[in-house]
Amino acid sequence: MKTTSTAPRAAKAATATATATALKLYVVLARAQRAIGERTQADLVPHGISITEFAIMEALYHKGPLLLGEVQRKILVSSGGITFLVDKLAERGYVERKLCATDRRARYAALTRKGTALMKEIFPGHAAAICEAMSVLTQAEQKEMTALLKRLGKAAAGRDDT
Amino acid sequence: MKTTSTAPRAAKAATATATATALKLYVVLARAQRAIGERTQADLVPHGISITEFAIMEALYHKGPLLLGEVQRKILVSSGGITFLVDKLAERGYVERKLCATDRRARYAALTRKGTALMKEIFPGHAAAICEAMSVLTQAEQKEMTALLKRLGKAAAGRDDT
DNA sequence: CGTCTTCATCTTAGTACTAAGATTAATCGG
DNA sequence: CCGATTAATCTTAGTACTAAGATGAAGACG
Repeated sequence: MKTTSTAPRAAKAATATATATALKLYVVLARAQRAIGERTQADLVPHGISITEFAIMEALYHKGPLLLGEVQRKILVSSGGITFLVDKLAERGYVERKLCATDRRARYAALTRKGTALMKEIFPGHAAAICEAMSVLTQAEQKEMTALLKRLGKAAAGRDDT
Repeated sequence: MKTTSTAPRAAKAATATATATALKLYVVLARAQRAIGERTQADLVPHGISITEFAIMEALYHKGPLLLGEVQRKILVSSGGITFLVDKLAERGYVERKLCATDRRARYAALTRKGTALMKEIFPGHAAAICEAMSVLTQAEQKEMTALLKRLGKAAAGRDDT
């Protein structure tokens, strides 16, 4: 009798705790991401580059010229957004558009010499800042966390390919 | 001799790997946060509430009336932002401003009945969505990750109180 | 007590991006 | 081949928030 009368309450308490755990996890996840993002953004401010602009340049720096749609999907912005951002980077001389030989609708975005020079200048510092931010964790912790976050992110994005 | 000639290269390779690990961690962190955020935002869309507006209401729902500055610091928006957002919520009837008895400059934000009713309606779903998102991890994994992320976030935010 | 400094909130101008839609081109299917 | 559908990028109007600054009040200090 005592067992049955406490069981529903115990189950509710366990659910409330699990909920609190999950909610707390999301809060600290969002906070960590924001804090690290703000740190890396600080290095971009002197160059007048936004985080998203930097992400575009980073993608082009590491992958070479990409179709606008490819960049868009990599950095997760809207189609109008990629046009806007590439326009801005092009105005600054960091990026240029190139024709696609096989599809007349499409355009490649590519770093200019100036853009490449800027990336050569600021990327090492960016990488160092990220490294420093993550250095409160051991390499093993970083790797484990990467695996867990990957799982989280993929599930939340609706992709279940592990 | 062989040891000394490979050591500098080995050190560089280890650094490059550590860098890659850290960079990768940040990418998956940002991706996970974004994906979960987008999932929770989907539930707010029918109510015409932005994530930040929801965050304000959530804070008031759980903590009761708060000074505008307190809300601001809790949800990490600018001072102009809190004014703007509370204005909007007030227009919708979800939040009201109240005078502070001890400081004529200050204002409290409080949920209205309508606002409280809305939170009663949507918060359980929100909590469930977060729980579901986190459910790919065990409770133990969630707790461990919370601890690691807390460390990360605090260090990045320049607060070292563990 | 009076002056200077700091604080709490609001105002204003501006920006980064989105959603919705338009235009042109490519693909698909009968 | 042709019409319908889909795709790639651009255009436009709009929104959510920020940075900078203003205003009035409170606190600090000599």
